[in-house]
Amino acid sequence: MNNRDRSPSLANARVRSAPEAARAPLPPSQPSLAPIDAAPSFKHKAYAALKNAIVAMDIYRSRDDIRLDERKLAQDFGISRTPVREAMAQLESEGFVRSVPRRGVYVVRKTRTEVIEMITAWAALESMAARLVTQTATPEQIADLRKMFATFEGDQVRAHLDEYSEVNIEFHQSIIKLSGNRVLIEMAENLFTHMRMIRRKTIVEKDRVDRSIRDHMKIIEALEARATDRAEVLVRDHALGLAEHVKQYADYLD
Amino acid sequence: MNNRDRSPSLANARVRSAPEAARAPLPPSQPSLAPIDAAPSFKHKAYAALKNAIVAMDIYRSRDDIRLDERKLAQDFGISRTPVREAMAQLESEGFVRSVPRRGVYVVRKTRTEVIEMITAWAALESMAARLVTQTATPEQIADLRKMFATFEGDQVRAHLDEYSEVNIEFHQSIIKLSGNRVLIEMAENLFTHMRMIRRKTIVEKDRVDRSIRDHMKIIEALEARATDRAEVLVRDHALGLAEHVKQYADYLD
DNA sequence: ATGTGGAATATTGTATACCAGCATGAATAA
DNA sequence: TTATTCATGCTGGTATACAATATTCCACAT
Repeated sequence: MNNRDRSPSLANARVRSAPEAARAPLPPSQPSLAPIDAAPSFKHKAYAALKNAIVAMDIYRSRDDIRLDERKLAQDFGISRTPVREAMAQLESEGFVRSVPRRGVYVVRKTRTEVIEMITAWAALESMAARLVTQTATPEQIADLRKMFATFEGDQVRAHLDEYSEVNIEFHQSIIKLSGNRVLIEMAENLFTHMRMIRRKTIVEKDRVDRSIRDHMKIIEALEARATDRAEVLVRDHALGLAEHVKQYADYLD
Repeated sequence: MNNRDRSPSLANARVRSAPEAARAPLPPSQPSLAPIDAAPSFKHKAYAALKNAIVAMDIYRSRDDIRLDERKLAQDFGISRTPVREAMAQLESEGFVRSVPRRGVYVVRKTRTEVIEMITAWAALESMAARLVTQTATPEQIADLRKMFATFEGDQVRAHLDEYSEVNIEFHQSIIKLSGNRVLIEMAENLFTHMRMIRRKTIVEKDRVDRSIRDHMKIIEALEARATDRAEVLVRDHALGLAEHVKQYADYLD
């Protein structure tokens, strides 16, 4: 009683030449011959285009419902509804849009509670990532983290609060990437994308930025010292501090 | 220069009567008139059916590639390819299948490295969840955790190693659910589903089960004592211990 | 003025048809 | 026997047509 017997429609298990090409890394001998997939399907293109559009939209500026028209989008992209729908479905599973049957597809605005939950999840992922970084990252990789703040010394910060916000996110994303754990990386990617959308609405005060930079430096020092537990605590508390800040002052949400 | 100007096809922002019906709870005055959703679309049905089938398939028994035939499945379900494809796409984004262009859709087998990464991510999520539980859960909720092991005292364990494995997963899932953080819950759900698939192949030894139960009891005690940091450490180390075990002894993967 | 009915409209959900590309294997040549 | 060519078939990707249903708005009766 193997799989074939039980579910004849499902399991057509055969010993085939496995789809190596798609999974295997490059053969070391070949000089990077064909790393290209060369096949970004319409679905992927539509997905990327839509995601970029949504992220760039500053959706928290207004409270009006923002609807996405499948057919219009398909027309504008010059493709059919099918790949657009597939892209929409993926965006929905990632929490960016919400499809209401026979109503339309709407861009999702996160509530304050949801934002806090996302930040908390991010704290969980990044604090674990910090642990891993202290155990596996090279000194050079950790050193690169410092460079990110080289341009933000002293009063530079006040002049470029906006840019700092992006560097801030990149810093945290870098830590997670340095962990080398693909599951962590992928999970965090969605969270960070959402955070980038809210960032514009988050009032950045000079005090918080100063404190933020100090926190970051302490984190880097802990990573360099390979202090696993200390790095974890610092990263976690830094993120949870932001969550608390949102909880108290982010009235503009909801 | 607002959104409407820049991307006329994207943002048809209008002030509409928001889709209340789908979001709002029942009006307290009405006696639960129409709570029915009544519309599990074919897409959702196909998704559920496929996911159940995949989870129940014991895919790690053999090494043969398992291919899913869109057309055949559609025929067996009595529906068209479209909803089947949509279900497949979602399963792919969740890491259960992998679609290779012009080759077919294959069920994914996680490598040992990937399993370790998943367990590590799980450790991150659950240890944060444990912190939250110590801060927000009611005593009754924590007490329910104890009941899960009521049937597994003494030598009961040896006789029902298989069932214990499921209770084990449910215990950890319960902790995450008790956190009340929907983001954590959703992220962990996928991980647990994958773990359930691998569970069958994981050799459960008596010693490890005994130690596991002891760990669980310590975790429950920490939660009851509202010892935030201690609960976090216990949960994290418990999960990472499993990761280490897989790293050393799970040769059957890859 | 207001409430009601219903047709027109607009939307997603689903089915079907078509397409392009790769794998396969038979046919053929060496 | 072995290597090579090439036609065929099967695959997922895409386009399009159709179905079902919620919404909207206007005519019309009250």
